[in-house]
This record gives sequence, C-alpha cells and structure tokens, in this order.
Amino acid sequence: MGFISTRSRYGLRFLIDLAQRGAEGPIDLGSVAERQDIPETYLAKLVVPLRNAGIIRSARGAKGGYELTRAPGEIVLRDVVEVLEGRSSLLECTERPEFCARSANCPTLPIWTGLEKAVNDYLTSVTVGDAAAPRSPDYSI
Amino acid sequence: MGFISTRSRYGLRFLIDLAQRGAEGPIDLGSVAERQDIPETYLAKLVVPLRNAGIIRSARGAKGGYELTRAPGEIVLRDVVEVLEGRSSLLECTERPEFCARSANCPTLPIWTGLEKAVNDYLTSVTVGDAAAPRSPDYSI
DNA sequence: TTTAATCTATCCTATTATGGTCTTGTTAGG
DNA sequence: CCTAACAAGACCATAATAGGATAGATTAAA
Repeated sequence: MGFISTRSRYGLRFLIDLAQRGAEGPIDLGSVAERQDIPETYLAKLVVPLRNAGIIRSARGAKGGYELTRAPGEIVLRDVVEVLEGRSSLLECTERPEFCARSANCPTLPIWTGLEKAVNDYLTSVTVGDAAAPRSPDYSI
Repeated sequence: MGFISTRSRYGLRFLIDLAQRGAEGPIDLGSVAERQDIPETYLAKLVVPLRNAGIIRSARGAKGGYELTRAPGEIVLRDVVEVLEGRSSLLECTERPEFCARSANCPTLPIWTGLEKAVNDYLTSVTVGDAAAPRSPDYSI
C-alpha cells in the first residue's frame, strides 16, 4: 500500500513482541512468527536491516534468537519505518530536490514538505515502548 | 512511491494551473500539460476522477477544457489526494478493521491510527488556493 | 564431538501499483 | 462539415511488494 507497507507493520509487531519478552534472553524467530501470524520466511528478511541498523541484535546457534539493543522506550518509530521501508519520506521530491527539475520554483513543494514534517513529527514522537505498553494511551494527539 | 504518487503531485499542479487561469474560461488540457511538463495522455486520465468528484468541470468540443467548480480556497487537499489515489489512507488496517484479523486487539493499531490522523489533519488544513498563492506561506506548521 | 536449533543468504514467483501509450469515439464552434 | 477539444477504454512495461524454497553457516548444549 505504499510507505507504510507490511514491512513496517510486521516489523513493529516483531519489535513489540521482543519488548514484551525482553527478560527471557534471545527470542527465536519462529516463535515470534507464530505468535504474530507472520510468514517466518518473510519475517526473516525484515530482521536483517533491523539488525544492520543496530535496533536489534541476533544470537546464532541453538537457543539463539533476537533481542532489542535498547530499551523499548528509546526506539523511535521513525527509525524503524525508515529502516524497513528503505526511505524516510512519502515523496521523492521533498528529499532530493534534483529529483524534480521544477523544484526551484515549485508551488507545491512547500505543501508536500509540510506534509512530510507532519508525518515525521508524529513518527518521532512514538516509541516501541509506547506501543508495547499493556494499556496503550491515545495516540490520536 | 506510495500514497503520494505522481497522480497527486501532477493533479495538484493541474488544479493550481486552473486556479491561476480561472478567469479565462475553460482551459484545455494540452496547454496545462505543456506548462506543467506532464504527459498529456497521462494527465487525461487523472482528470476523469477529478471531474467525477465534482472538483473540476469539463466542457467538450472546440474551445472546451476544464475549470474549477469552486474557489481554490475551498478545495481541500485531502479531497484531491483521496480522489486521485483512490484511498484516503496510508494503511488499509486503520480504515477497514476487517482487513486484519488482529485489529480487535492489536497494539499497533492506535499507533497507525494516530499517524493517519496527523496526515489527515494536515491535508485538511491546506487548500489549492494556499498552493496557488504567488507567495506561498510556510506550511511547515 | 556430535547434533539440533537457529540465523543468513540467495534465488524464485505471483500479484499489484505505477507511469505511460494508443485508438476510437463524442461534442461543439466556426 | 470540419476541426479542436474532451471521453473512455484497451493495452503495456517496469518496479515494488509479499511470500516461498533451499542450502549453508554458526553455535549452545547433550
């Protein structure tokens, strides 16, 4: 569906699962996939960029698995989305002016930039810890 | 790129073009396409849903073309995006709970709903008139 | 030191979205 | 009636998304 795809949706659920089992040591991918109802082979691929970005750490071998590298409250949603979607933006033109020849004098650019800012401000204001809380507060600001 | 695709970007530029030439009567598609550097055949398709939604009106035949049905300041960006993208949402799950079996008890749902709201609030706050203004104010709220 | 659990990497495939072309109408002025 | 314009549809190429399958590397633990 674009920008927020299953990558981000599955990825966040994965991180929440880890957050809720933080004390148990590494959590194996299969059990998360089962609990969260996500194809394990697909989840296995989402996990790679998250590890490369330092959001999770992996332990190989028997009794291995994944765990968060930081407290859930310190993992900002924006970083998660950026890592999983491979971009931080809804539009190419707001990120890379060269993308559009008209950018220097485009009346729509400030509009789209404002939209980006609204999205970014929101995503920066929410953490995995917020989502993992048993009783989620109301995020509809 | 998802959600805000060229459909919305071209569409907004099209509407701004009409807004800036409002007094001249119907504006033909070809001239807009040329000024805005948009493939005419492609623009021709964007124009259909805009007309069906009552945002613009068309006049057929010689001297025909398109014009806005309302004052630019009364055309809210959210409506334009919704019409052109065929959806009003970044995520399916926030719009249609049936989409996801977990929605009843999903810890991520309030988070994504909050994101939708942030986007919607912004898009509802901007009009075509704002974008068409010679000196665009700063929309980065 | 095996063995079994588990991550890692690569290749494959189906579906959908995106951006675009082309053709054949239909309508209204001049 | 001719021509400039819209109208509507079929058609197409490319890329992204979602997922599957398989083989291999690593390591804790029996």
